[in-house]
Amino acid sequence: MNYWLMKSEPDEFSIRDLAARPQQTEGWHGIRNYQARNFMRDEMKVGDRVFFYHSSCKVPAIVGVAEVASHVYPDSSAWDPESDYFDPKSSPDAPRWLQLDIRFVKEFAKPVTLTAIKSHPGLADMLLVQKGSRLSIQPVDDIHWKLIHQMAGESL
DNA sequence: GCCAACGTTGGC
DNA sequence: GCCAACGTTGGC
Repeated sequence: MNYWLMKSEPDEFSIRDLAARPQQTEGWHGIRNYQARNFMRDEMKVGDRVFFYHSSCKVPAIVGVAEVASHVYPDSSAWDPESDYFDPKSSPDAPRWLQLDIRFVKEFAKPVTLTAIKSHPGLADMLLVQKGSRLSIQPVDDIHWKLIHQMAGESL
């Protein structure tokens, strides 16, 4: 099993929004970056665990855990002209963008803030804190997965 | 709102 | 295939 981190702006879609969805599951649409898409397509497996990260907000932080709940399938928002994620180069015949389903697992009582992550020596090589790392989906090392659970006071 | 660091686009 | 211009991300 692999571990991942997925970013979301809480003003757009927070971990509580995920928990409130039917089956606590949401199609993770809107990914428009090839590297992130390829992770979903090639490496993410049903059952993989995911850190849910709140970005572009007052206190950026890992706020909980979700899991991969489906394989990839076409992201239909790409061919919806009304959608913020519309991409004229994608079509039902030749889908350029993909999504998969993410299911809520738990919300941390104590989120692990970006500040805390940056100040912990054991997390210095985490992708999230590498300079210029803007990937909205990124792999997480086992060691970092465990350490962040410890910092959150959560069991694995 | 600023801006550094990227990714994408398109002319050549 | 190069690279300048442009758009986006995301912390601060």
